[in-house]
Amino acid sequence: MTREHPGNPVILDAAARQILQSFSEKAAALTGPDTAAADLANCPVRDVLGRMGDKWSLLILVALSQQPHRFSALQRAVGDISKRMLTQSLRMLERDGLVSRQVFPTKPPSVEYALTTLGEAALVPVAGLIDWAAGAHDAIRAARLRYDAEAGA
Amino acid sequence: MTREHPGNPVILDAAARQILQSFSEKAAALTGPDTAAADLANCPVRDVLGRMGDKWSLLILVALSQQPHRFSALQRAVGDISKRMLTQSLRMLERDGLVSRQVFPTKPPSVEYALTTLGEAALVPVAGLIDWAAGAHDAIRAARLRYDAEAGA
DNA sequence: CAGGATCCCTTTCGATACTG
DNA sequence: CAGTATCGAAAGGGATCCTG
Repeated sequence: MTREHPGNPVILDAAARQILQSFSEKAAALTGPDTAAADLANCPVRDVLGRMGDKWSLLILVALSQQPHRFSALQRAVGDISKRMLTQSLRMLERDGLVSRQVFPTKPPSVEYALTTLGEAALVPVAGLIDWAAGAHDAIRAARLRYDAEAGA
Repeated sequence: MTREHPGNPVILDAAARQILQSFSEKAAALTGPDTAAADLANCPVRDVLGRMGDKWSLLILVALSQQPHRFSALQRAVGDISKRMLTQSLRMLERDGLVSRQVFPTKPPSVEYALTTLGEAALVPVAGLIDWAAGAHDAIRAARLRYDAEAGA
């Protein structure tokens, strides 16, 4: 699969290789389910992944995984998100059915955001990605140092 | 965890709930490993996820999962990526050690891109995300229709 | 408290043209 | 073939002010 590229010892285990094989179908799903591949932007996988890939959605979902949060509490939990982006991201997550919004008509009003079942289910595959990212970070940082050193020379 | 929010029947299975519990640690990793959370942008998980989340990297990795590709072949495989973005994305993936680049000094020159072992490993968690996205797409589309209908009313 | 509205800067990205 | 360089359009996103 990777031929004789340098620095590629191929040490993946059998289970991983199994998964890699299944990508022939996944690749098809990414380039469009239909024959002509006319509308790549509207491909199911790409538009769902686009939402998870934006700057804030994932962080918000993880913050909500702990417990429901009110607006301000959520802003503090995420850390460096502006009110503008928090509102906007929450609207999109609510629209996609991943987050529920419940208003308590107190004075002053308070609004509680929580994960829906769909939102919780989304976090399951996300957990795998986060684990990988945490584990691979050292290798990636090392690779960057190597690359940048060569570029500077 | 989700309290009594409407439309949230909580039907996740035990394995999924188990994973959700583990997010207390993951949430900490996202908001920064250090106490003050001074540098959220430099958090390991966030910067690795940022790379997977950009518009093209994931598509390129999936395309390469089939086999090594030359530049033009890769552009055709992804579909609607410009040369500019393909070059730029490949440089970043190479820098991060996920993709290897090998030049064959023929005339005209040809360049072959392939996954590294690190790149192949990255696709394992990605596969889980793609599977989820494919499965959840119907529910998400339905949620959007519902949301947009209410907004229009 | 929970936002909506506006302004404006920055980054992203595609199209085009050019090079070894 | 495999890029690089430049330009302009568009989207992303922060800061600030205003409201119920």
